[in-house]
Amino acid sequence: MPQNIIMEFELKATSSESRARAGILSTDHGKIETPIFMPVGTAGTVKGVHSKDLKEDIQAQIILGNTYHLYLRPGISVIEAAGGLHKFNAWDGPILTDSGGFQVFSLGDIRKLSEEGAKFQSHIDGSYHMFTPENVIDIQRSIGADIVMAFDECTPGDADYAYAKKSMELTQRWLHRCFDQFHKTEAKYGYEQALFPIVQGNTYPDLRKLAANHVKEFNADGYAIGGLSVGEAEEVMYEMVEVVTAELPVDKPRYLMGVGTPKNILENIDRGIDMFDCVMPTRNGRNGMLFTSEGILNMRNQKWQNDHSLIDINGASYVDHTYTKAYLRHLIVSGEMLGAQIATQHNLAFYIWLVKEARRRILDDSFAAWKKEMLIKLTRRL
RNA sequence: GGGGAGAUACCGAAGCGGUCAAACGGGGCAGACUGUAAAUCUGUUGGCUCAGCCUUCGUAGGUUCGAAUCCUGCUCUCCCCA
Repeated sequence: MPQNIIMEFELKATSSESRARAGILSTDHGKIETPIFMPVGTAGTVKGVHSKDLKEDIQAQIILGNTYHLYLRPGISVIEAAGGLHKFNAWDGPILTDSGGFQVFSLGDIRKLSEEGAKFQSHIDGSYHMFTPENVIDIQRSIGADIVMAFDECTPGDADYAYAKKSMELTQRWLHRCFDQFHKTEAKYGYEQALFPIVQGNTYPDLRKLAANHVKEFNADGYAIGGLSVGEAEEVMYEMVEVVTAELPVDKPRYLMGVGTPKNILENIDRGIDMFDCVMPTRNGRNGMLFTSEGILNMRNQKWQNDHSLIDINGASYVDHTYTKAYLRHLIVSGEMLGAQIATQHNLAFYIWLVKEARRRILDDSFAAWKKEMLIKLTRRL
């Protein structure tokens, strides 16, 4: 079943020493320069950040939303009445919505899986709901993200082979239903949407390879790798990414879901990944952890109490050059909401800077050396 | 002046003869966080030559095999009445 190309992906350069690539993905809400990091905005908000700062200061090119969360609250009728998520949350750049597959995993104890789909209880009020590949596509049509994700099952990192295989096959059958529904329906708000399949297979190379070859048949506009960074060893994640990117078409973007640390991002760019998302810069920022080009800081540590230097002299955000470490520590230790906002803004600006710099290095083919130098700094505890 | 209550670790506050280095909360310190049920969660918080020992429950004595816990003096705090 060939799919019409909805989103152009232009490959601009590939590293001479690895699979790292730089490209441009075009959506109706703008172009995305890859590799890219996508801030996570689960409930229709990148927590604590105004869309103006997201765009102008952080320079995010695309953000995420979540089907499960938006479906439960505010509810799809509200999003439709608003004219789609872009209108609702005042973000006019590209949006990608996750399908709720991850919630099937993370809310594991309040859901029940069947061939039909996933029956689950709302974490908000305990009410019962059913997600199927079909209604998840419908909901994502209503939310109106530029990129929508297939409904999958995300298995825990320690799943045994039999379960991993069974689960992968369920995800594959669901994928057919997702594309059927996707082709039966159309975008609601006058711009195109693309559907990305998700490669599962847990930590088993043969399953990953089968899954990668299976998703290729759909000739999608991009391909995602899911079910990683869910408890398996870091080296295993890299191995799985290598197995999968070796199989996926080179002329389409690859999205590694839910990853990761700054180190994970550089390592996976090196292995041919183009798109990333992760809650780490936002959540860890709210919890007082800062990622910088010189290393990792726990802002709650006493050592910053009287450090009146700027947050990050190399930082990409205005917050880095406006506030001091001592002040930010005070805000975070005091539980002041501005502390969480500043830390989040810093971390997101850093993540975006990191992938932008990686892109620049891929374009001039100095990525390998730069990555090696950066890895030493990025993992340092300050 | 008379009557009453109380003083516990950084703060608040339990404990009222042994199982108390002392519950619980706050604060402090540290750690975790990877397609967000997270502005959350966990650990730790007298000292040391650390599976043991030493010092500690206002202070000075006393009773007891044994006291934060019982008795006496002292110091201080709070409340009520004049």
